[in-house]
Amino acid sequence: MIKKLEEMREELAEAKEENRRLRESLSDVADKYGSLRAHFMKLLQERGGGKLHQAEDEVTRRSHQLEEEEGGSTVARQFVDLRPALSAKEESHNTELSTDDQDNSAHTNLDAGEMEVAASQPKTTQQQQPPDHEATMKKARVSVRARSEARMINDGCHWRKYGQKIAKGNSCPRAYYRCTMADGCPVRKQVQRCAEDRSVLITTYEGTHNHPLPPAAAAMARTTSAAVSMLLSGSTSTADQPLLGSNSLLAKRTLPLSSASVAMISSSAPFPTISLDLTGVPNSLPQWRPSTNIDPFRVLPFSNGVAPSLASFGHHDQQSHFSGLQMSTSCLTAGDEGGATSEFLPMKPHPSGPRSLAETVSAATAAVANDPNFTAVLSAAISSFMNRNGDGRE
DNA sequence: CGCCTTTGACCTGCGC
DNA sequence: GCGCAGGTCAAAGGCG
Repeated sequence: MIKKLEEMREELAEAKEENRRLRESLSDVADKYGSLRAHFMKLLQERGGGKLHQAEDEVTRRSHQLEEEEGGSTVARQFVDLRPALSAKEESHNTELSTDDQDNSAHTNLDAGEMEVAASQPKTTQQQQPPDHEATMKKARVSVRARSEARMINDGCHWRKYGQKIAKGNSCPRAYYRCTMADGCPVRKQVQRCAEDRSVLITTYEGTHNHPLPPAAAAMARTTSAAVSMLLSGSTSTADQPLLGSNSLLAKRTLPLSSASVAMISSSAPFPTISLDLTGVPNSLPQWRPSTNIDPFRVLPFSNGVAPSLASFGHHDQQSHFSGLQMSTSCLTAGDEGGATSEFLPMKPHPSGPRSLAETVSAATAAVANDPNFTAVLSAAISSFMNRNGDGRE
């Protein structure tokens, strides 16, 4: 009994330590984000002129509004500051593009910025969307990797298991859960252990809740919904990109946050999936990982020495494909053409060699500018994870 | 008794 | 058309 208590105490100490590390990381990200944002706004001012001031004011106003509604943390506040300003018309238009029920009451739980992400896409691109785009959105998913011995992550919602399967390529069974907090809630999740590291639990969310959520669940829901919106923004801008090879269904975007870490997002037809790594790698940040439509649980690798702590994952057969996406600010090579594109293609050596720091920063800010909701997603996910750690491990 | 998990069957989409 | 794989259904049984 005493031994067990001691074990529990040790686990608690470990959890606290991990929590502390994550907070430090988050603080570091916030700092670096602040400087990046400052640079971004400076560039915008240089390029755009007065309208951007209005946009910035509007963004700030909305952010503060969100804070009041959600009681967001200081860091989260910093993260959401990049949200775009939108007209009411655009917002209403894009509500139609959100996942699942259009009259979904869960949208009241989700911050307005999530609707704004879709709205931030140029109208021309939206008009080019294929007719089944809405259906695609319903399939958009967010995958969260977290280290846990528990059967599944406690995200605050009530889930009912409705199926289990052994997926190809992973001997661990995949469990299917449906949200039971309200009748007809369309949200589903899949839980599976990572084949390579069974201590890692991979949870994939799909859909939007149609009911009010408890705070703990709200954070995760924000992550899901916002990430779905972010996927929309990616797919709309990349759907017709001829540069994507015929065998490349992935549309990828990376969002450099610091010299040692990169946030990633990708979409893949027909199930665009964002993977968020919360496995608590020391001195690293949560990582957005692209997944394939073949198996949304499959972990794609990060590689190379840019972020050594992340290099231990993955399938080597795809390593080269994504290695270029894992880049520091000194080797960022995509997303800067035209300043607005966020398309990150499978990496090829840049013909002109390493770019200047100015170009790199420009590319980075362009990427962030094109993914205004990324920060909100990231902060929601991190806060969710921290809440979990703060409550003690499962 | 209600809710949940388990598990085999079934459905569907996709590639060949 | 066929086979495969992912996803879902629903009956049966367990548990509090």
